[in-house]
Amino acid sequence: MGQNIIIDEEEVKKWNLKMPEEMLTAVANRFKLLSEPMRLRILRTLCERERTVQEIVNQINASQANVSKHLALMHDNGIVNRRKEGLKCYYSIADDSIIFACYLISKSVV
Amino acid sequence: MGQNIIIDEEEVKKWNLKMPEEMLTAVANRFKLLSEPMRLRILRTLCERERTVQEIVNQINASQANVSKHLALMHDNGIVNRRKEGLKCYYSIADDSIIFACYLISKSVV
DNA sequence: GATTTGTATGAATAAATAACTATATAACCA
DNA sequence: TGGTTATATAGTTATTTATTCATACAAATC
Repeated sequence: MGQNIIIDEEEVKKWNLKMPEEMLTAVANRFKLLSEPMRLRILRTLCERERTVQEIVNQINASQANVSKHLALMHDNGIVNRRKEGLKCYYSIADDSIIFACYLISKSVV
Repeated sequence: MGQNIIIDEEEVKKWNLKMPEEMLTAVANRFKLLSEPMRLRILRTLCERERTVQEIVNQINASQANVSKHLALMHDNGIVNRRKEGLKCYYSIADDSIIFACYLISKSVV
């Protein structure tokens, strides 16, 4: 089921050159969301499957309040989906391009 | 000359799941560098060709001191190259994966 | 040496925000 | 209604950092 993405270097540079100011700030904001280790830890656990807040709290070393705030922020920005089921709240990754970006960057920082 | 990159979604998710803590914080730091509009503006001008500090200052709306500081930070983190030629100092993009990441994210925030 | 030009840096300020504590809401159950 | 569980939010603090102003450094020219 794996979706493939193909990127051509020259086309990418041309695209970036023409990027309007509005989109540039939107990209910066998206990068800012990804610049917190705690949020990356949360996203890492969500790569496997959707999870409740408590499941995430148990996996990473953080308080419930902190995880909840990070999830709220990411949900407001369309990075994660929210699904309520009784008392529990399930979160999942909404935007796969973010995972691709993490992959690209991780390969380059090694 | 355009280098191609191919990404498979499932492989990427598995990779991210296994990302060790050390790499995760390195990725977060890289994203933080990309989270400032001013730095993205600088990188955008460098997509065309290498430029001197003054050329960049003229292109974007920023002070010389500010541009110089952003360039120093990016150079310290291996994002841009530096080449001195007399009085002038030429900067260029050192890590193309950053440009790919900008491209991916820009496509998703539209 | 003195001056000019291009770039870097130090100090100060202001703004953003991650994390914590405590509390609130909301859904379920007895 | 009262109690319990899961999640969200308000207020506070501490840290980080982008920007500005002023100045320092470095290389070229006179």
